[in-house]
Amino acid sequence: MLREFWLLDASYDVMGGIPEVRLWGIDRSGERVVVLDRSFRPYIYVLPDEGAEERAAKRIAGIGGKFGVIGVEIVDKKYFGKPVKAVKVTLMSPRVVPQLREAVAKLEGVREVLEADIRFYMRYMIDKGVRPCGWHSVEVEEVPNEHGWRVGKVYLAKSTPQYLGPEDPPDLRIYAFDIECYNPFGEPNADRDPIIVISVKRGGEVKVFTAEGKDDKPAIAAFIEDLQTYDPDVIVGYNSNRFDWPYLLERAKRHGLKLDVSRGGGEPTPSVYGHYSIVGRANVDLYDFAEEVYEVKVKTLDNIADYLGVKKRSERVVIEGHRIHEYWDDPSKRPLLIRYSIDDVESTYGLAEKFLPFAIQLSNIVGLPLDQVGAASVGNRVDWYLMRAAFEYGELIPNRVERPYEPYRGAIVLKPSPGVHKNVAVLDFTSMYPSLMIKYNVSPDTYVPPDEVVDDSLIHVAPEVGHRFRRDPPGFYKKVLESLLEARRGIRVKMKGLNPDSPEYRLLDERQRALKVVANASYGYCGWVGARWYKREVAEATTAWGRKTITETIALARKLGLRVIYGDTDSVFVVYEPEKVETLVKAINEQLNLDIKVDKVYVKIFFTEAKKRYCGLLEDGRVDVVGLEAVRGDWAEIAKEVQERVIELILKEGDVGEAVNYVRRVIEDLRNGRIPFEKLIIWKSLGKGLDEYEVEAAHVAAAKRLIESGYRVAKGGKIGFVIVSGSGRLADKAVPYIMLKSMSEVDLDYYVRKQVIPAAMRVLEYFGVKENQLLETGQRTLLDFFGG
DNA sequence: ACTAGGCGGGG
DNA sequence: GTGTACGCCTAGT
Repeated sequence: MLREFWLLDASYDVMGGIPEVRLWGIDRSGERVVVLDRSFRPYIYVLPDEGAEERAAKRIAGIGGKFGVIGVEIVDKKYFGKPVKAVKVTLMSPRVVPQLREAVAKLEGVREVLEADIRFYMRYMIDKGVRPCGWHSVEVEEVPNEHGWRVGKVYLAKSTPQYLGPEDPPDLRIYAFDIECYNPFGEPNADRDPIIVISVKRGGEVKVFTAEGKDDKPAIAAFIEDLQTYDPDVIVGYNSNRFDWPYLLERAKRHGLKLDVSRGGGEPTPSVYGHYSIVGRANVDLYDFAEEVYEVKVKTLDNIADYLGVKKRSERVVIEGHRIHEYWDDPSKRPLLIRYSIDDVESTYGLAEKFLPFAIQLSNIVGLPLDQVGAASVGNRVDWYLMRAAFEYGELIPNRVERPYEPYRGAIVLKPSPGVHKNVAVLDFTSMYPSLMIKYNVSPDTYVPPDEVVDDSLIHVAPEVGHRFRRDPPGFYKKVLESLLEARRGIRVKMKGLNPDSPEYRLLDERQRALKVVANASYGYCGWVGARWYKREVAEATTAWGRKTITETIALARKLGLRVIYGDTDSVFVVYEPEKVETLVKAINEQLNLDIKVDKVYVKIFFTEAKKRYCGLLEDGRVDVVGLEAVRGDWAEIAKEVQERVIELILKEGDVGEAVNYVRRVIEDLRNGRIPFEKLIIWKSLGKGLDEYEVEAAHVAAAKRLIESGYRVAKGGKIGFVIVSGSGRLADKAVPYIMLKSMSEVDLDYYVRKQVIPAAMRVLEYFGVKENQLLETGQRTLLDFFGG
């Protein structure tokens, strides 16, 4: 019989010597199913010395018996665009591939072993054109559910699943969870500290499981049972891969409980990209997607939920992490802790509604299962996208190789003309790097090495760096990027005919975003030494063409009589004269065959002498701040707030005197202890391990103090500290904010002189304000200000 | 007075 | 573990 299913997760096992791919999904009637495919066998490619294919094949066949090899054939493939003969070696068991790979690599006449590092179910999906988060139809036969898997039907595939598309996804059962742990010693430790609250939300319902005193066994058992009963398709948490799952697993183990929450029977297992795999379901850590919300500096759950409008911070219980145990020990405070946990799980559920539609499209496009695509880095996502493309083009997939880092030149940034400018248009190239890669056919497989003689008419030569690329045939990157941009264009056309409130529209919008994300990541990817399709010359040539493009654009703008104020990478800021700008846009289109458009118009824009730092007032009254302290995460909130207000007063009101008065008032408030201490916290990330630092910076010293007090501090973590009074280096005065005993310890003078004043002066100095004017007390009138 | 280390945000 | 360019702070000499 023919069945249609939507693919949620893939796994495999070897049953009686036969590999079995398991496709976990949902059928058209909403039943949860698994489709088993026993027809596929693993294989690798061997690239022999040229002309030695037959001999290599014989040698491989000779040792094949030991590895369960069932096929050795010579096939025609391409490797970096060049036709090659490769030996395809097929075997029975995916588990033997690593050994086979090693043995074959040692054989005489073998240049390279390829595609031996692709996980079996990924290999299957690529070869069969099967895509996660999409519908497939397949001829099946129902078989008994021998293993007691948590599905309605077990099917054995009788044909290759046919991919149908991503439209009309099924209603997914989503299960959000969050745990709170007892933490009297700072960071909770699973060997010692119990879980005190587990909150879950599924459908519209919230449930809370609590420990009995310090005994968390009943809560964990109840959680396991609840999860099994609800039988979710997607399990979401916030930082669950790095905290909740390992903690739960450890606690369950101590109690002799099995955290048996998968559909295939088994616990969550640590898997690729640092995620936990839960067979048959998608375990999605929403923190992975929150990381890409650049507007939020400190990515706590409450901050992200607040920013995205999921749950206002003001309308929820906020408890400082290190105080959680106090709320457990004090029975009168417990209800607050419960409420806090519920607010967290509701926020998590809300985030799932925001992020999952995008995650689903990204998974479908990139080809990584839903639970991996978020955890995978940008580079890995592009890698998998390209591996699918390579398969379609008959290209062999290059191995990952460790290479030394090779720096190369990047983009051009113009020196801005400082001060206030009125009516400034920002012209932006659309997808400049992908467009240039397409235009000049920049790709590892079109690259012509310096020693090769080729007629000039057949190549593009990159400016400055001189790298050469063949004009024809289209290279790997060109083909991939063209199809990405084309798919995106097609979707945007489709969207025009749809109601923006319809689910179809939302799906397409998320899909075009995902396509854009992959296309825009490809330049960075090609210059990443870890990329399978890495080629320094490709990245270097692309930026060189970028520099030429922007330089020519500026020259053209000036020739047309436009005043150029600033430019960076792929954007040019000009004093807005609509007719001239229109002429420029057309000329760029015709002469360079690239798209440039007016991205925004600033009524007023202010530049300091520094590059990459400015602020501007948009036509709709919004203020853009770029690069300045107000938008940086490593300044105290009070400094950012002051600068933001100063910018507003200057750009919107044009009132320098009021800006000065405002700063004075803040300084006075600060000195009188009227500024809440949260606004004095400075956040900085730990870029490396604590022992790797050459100099003792303030945040490093603060992190060491945290460790001494029993907190765990990891590489990449954010350290929040305040500066306290005392002598010596700043580092000697940096105290983690959670260890501050009293507000009276704070060095208010530091905040005045090193935070508020510099942030304000960054802007005000261009208006003739002197630092000591900010330090004077009392309010002044505008007249006083300009008079004295 | 100077350089180097470190970090963040942005095109 | 996608890229480079840039500014600015502080430590350290």
